[in-house]
Amino acid sequence: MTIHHQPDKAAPSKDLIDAVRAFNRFYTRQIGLLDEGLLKSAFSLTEARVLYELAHRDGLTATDLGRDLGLDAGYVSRLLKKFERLHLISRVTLVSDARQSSIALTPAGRNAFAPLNKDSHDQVAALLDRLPASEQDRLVNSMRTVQRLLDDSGEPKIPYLLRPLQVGDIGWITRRQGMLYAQDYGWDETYEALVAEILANFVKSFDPKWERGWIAEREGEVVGSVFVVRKSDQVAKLRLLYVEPSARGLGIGKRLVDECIGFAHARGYKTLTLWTNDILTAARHIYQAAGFKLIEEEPHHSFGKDLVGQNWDLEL
Amino acid sequence: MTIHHQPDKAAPSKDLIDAVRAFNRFYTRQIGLLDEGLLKSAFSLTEARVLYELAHRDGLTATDLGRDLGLDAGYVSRLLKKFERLHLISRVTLVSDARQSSIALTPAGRNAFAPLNKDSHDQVAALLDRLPASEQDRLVNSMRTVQRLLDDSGEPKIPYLLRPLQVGDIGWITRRQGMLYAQDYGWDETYEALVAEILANFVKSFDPKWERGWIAEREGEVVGSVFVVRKSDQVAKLRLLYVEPSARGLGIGKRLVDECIGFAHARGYKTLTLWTNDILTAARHIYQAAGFKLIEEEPHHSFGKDLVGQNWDLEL
DNA sequence: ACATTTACTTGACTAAGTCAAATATCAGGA
DNA sequence: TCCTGATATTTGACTTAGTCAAGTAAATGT
Repeated sequence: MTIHHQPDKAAPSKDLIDAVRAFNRFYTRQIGLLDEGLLKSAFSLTEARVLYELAHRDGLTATDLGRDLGLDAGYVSRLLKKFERLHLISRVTLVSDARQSSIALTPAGRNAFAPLNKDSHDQVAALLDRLPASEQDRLVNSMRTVQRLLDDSGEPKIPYLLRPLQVGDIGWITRRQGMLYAQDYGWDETYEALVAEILANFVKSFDPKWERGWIAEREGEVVGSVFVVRKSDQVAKLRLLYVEPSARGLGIGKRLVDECIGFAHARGYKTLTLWTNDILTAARHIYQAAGFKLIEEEPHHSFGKDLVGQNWDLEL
Repeated sequence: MTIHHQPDKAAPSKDLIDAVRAFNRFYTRQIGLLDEGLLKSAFSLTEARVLYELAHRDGLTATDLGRDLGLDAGYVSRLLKKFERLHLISRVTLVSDARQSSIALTPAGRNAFAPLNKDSHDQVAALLDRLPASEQDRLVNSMRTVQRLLDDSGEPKIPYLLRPLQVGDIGWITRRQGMLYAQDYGWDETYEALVAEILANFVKSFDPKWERGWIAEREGEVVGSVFVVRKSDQVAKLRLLYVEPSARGLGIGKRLVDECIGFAHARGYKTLTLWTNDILTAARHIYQAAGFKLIEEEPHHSFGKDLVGQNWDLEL
């Protein structure tokens, strides 16, 4: 199996752009509705946002607030002056820079913020409560996805992690491999069926001493996988290596293959073998770099295409 | 296989609420950033929103605009007066109600809106362009999910539709069934493997004349499925009936079974048989209602549980 | 040391939005 | 038919929220 090229970068389609714009309009209204509830308080919406930031983060400066909330510096200055007059905040000039000061809510400030916070919390709770639990999860997952994709504040701390198989994985891997190869190479549904069959057999006859699977996960999502199965006492087979297009370039493919080799070695196998197709060049590079040698090639007709299958072996 | 009860409704957890609130704060800022770009124009943000609505929907009244955009009636009135003064809109008093009028953009109005629209379009295009194509899709899918879940403006026009199998389905069905039965009944990963195996065989030995699968789709998402496979000239077997918890109560389960029966009948089978487990009560009700008779029961140990398997037959 | 930049403040201003009262019309019932 | 209460829109009077530019003081780079 294989690793693909970086996906092509065409101009985003009009459909996608329109969908994003529709969402923006929708959410503008949604936020407006939620904010209405907060308008009964003594604070304006922006004041409430500032209080929220102050309540949840320490050591903020006026500049931080303006930048993070997208506010004019003069406006922030006045807001803070008002809060100070009401004894809701205290400012301590920074030793590192006498122009700035670290702003913190006073106990009175926390008291003033508490009802705002509760209102907002209750309002969101009411919103969620209209949905069944399973849909609440879907909503929050989708929100997290949107936020993560749009928020380019750096890469995740942990680029990815490897874990063993769990329920749901084999279906997911089947689906993603089926779709990827259909999209990139035009393979038909028999490839997806083959993946399903391989994984079904893997689970059915799983022997933890001799076999293993690795799932690469990134931000809670499966982004790659690989399996080692026993062919004989001497020979292990690497199967179903794949990495999501969105997670390529992180070295996940190489890492997965290395894990397989390490495992096969530790278990005393003499040979690690694998079958792939010649068109899957990115995967081939990984195999070659890991020391696999091409043993034989043979044309075959599978998955609706004429292909050239390859067997590669690594002597351990 | 089976259909489950409506999911329980507990108070939303604090984690979920906090995640939604975090998203709201994030998106408030996000919208603020996008809107900044539009502020260079001669129109305010709200004016631009009004123009957008007018450009995309016909026959709006002032009240419609105020309601849909969450604006004060007096403010809308003034905005419209300004637009009228600039000859951007025309108003035609409704024959049905002389107080209201239908508002439409004039050609000049469309001209004025065009650059705004283009700026907004380009800005979103630029936003999307930072992401690889696969992530653009994920972003938009997630946005659509959020929008659909929060927008309670009635049920979808088409509650669901049935379609044949396509690439990606068998993995998805495998995953969802595996996860549902693990969650609801504690079945282990061997059940997911069984689903994968059944579906792999279905595809591998698929005979369109004698066999068929149906996927129930709702708003672009798979919410159920069922398969009929050939056991002999005389006997067809119904397999893997399932309906997503979020789509229950729409009669999808019954509809899927009816399709199976109709197909089996049309193909000249004499018997439609199926295997299920006694704990799957919702499914049993559907089978009974469709005329299936319980033929035999036997205890078995599978999927990490002690279960009672049942064979049901329907004479056609 | 000097020029430039950054953090914040302040005065002067305007756009954006709110609120309440007024007017015209409609819908339904006595 | 007229009356009552509601709805759609308008208008005047007002407040709030936010902008812009100029200024001060401290920090940073050269």
